[in-house]
Amino acid sequence: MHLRKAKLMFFYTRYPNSGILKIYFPDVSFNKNNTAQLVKWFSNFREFYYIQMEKYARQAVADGCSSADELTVARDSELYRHLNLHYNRNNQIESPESFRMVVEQTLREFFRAIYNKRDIESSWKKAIYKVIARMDEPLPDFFKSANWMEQLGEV
DNA sequence: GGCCCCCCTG
DNA sequence: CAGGGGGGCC
Repeated sequence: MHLRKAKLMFFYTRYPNSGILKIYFPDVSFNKNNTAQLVKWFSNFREFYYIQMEKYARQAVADGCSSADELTVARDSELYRHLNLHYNRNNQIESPESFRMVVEQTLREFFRAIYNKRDIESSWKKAIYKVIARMDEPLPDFFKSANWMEQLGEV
């Protein structure tokens, strides 16, 4: 289907349900299979996202950072560029400032958990997931355009 | 049952 | 990323 488009949507929503996904893929005739596949994609997107976030948070702790407030994520930082490369290869769109903030918040959440030794608990990431899930935003209307991707001139 | 999430693999 | 398993919630 539209993998590249789905990845760009991740900039705005990390936890889209099948209902809204169907709205933003008007040119797709959904069935059980491709619906599950699309939902699965976002699950995979999240896993990649959280793995990177945890890695950088642990690095910050190892580097001696003692406060989440000290952690910032700039658009030209290694972490942000890494994420952008994954979700927005070739810079098809300009990532929204809101995503940068979500990344920064996520990094801080992971940092606090690790710094406070909460990561020894069984499902310590669950709480973080809930926080991030609340930061989803409505998707821009241009995603509804069936030929929008083609207009970007990308394969 | 259906839908969704996470976890772990390959 | 896809597959498969486990568990939660209608």
